[in-house]
Amino acid sequence: MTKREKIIEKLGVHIECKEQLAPLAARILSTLILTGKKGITFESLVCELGASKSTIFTHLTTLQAGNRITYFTKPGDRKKYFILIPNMMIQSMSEMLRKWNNEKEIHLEIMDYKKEVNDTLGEDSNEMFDLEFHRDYLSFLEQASSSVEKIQKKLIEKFKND
Amino acid sequence: MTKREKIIEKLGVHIECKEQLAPLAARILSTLILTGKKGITFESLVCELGASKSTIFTHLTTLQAGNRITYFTKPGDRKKYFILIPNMMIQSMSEMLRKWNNEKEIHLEIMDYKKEVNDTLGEDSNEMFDLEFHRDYLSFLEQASSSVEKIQKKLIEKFKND
DNA sequence: CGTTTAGTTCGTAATATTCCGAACCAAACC
DNA sequence: GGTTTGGTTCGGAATATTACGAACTAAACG
Repeated sequence: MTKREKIIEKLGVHIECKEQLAPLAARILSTLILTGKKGITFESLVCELGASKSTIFTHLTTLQAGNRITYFTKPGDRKKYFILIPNMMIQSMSEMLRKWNNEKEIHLEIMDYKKEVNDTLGEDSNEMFDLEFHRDYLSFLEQASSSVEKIQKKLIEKFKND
Repeated sequence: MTKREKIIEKLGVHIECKEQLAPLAARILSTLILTGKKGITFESLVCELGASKSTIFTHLTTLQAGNRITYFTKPGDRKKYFILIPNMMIQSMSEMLRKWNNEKEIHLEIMDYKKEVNDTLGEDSNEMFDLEFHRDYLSFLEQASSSVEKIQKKLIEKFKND
């Protein structure tokens, strides 16, 4: 195994697990990260990842549909050169924020529910719900979100100057 | 479907997806979050989630092994009362930080590899790797980590006063 | 117009995940 | 000491995921 292959596998496993992708989809992303802006062709992927054309095709299609990758072409060259979407970092931060917002909403919903139930219970019933966990969680999500938002804004600024 | 059932399902789906757990494992966690500190028994879980004893058992076992849940008992009562591990928030932040650190290391490794390759290339070869993506990613991870670390420290302080 | 290149489609084999039922066990109850 | 309670084990069915191969197509080449 070459150093390149080792990195593709290691990063592949990481992506597979983190992004919940099929092993080969993850290896494709991994390869694109390692290949960088010069892009990589369909055929090279088939060859480098040792998978069938149909498998590579399927995963390239779903990765494009999921707005994770794209491609460019060269004049007088029928091949497609696949690359990560250019604003990948910003996108993945947005994704992160979206998930955290979803979590916030669920916890708010649960707190509402628990408050409602508490109200129907006698003053110091031992059935009373404790809301501290949810309050802590919400506070965490808010702080983490605002921190990531700040980082994201800086990045967006940086990309404007291009 | 009662309001409680609706929340269990909704939170369950969320946990299943976020934590990569089997549907029923996620529903168990979901139920424990909703039930809170008073805990819930094996039998109640079987009944409330409409799953078999063996399934509930298997998932309770793996969730305990994964340090996600625990239980307490009551004098003169053979039943186990399952609850989330008490310092759940702190643990899940640690988990988050651990993953981010892993990502940092991989990106550092890739940067090393790319620098090495760049050195073997002619001055302005178009094959040269661009390291900006990795630099941005590392910077993001560092900022996000330090922000989460701060929040975590505050929480640890808070829990000491118990 | 036949051939090569660069994909594309689809049915299915291989594998992995998830859950279940039936049988089992140990402690407590009667 | 038989029965109930509360759980535990294990083999396998049902389902979902992942990758493959063979056949196909459309554009370009010669």
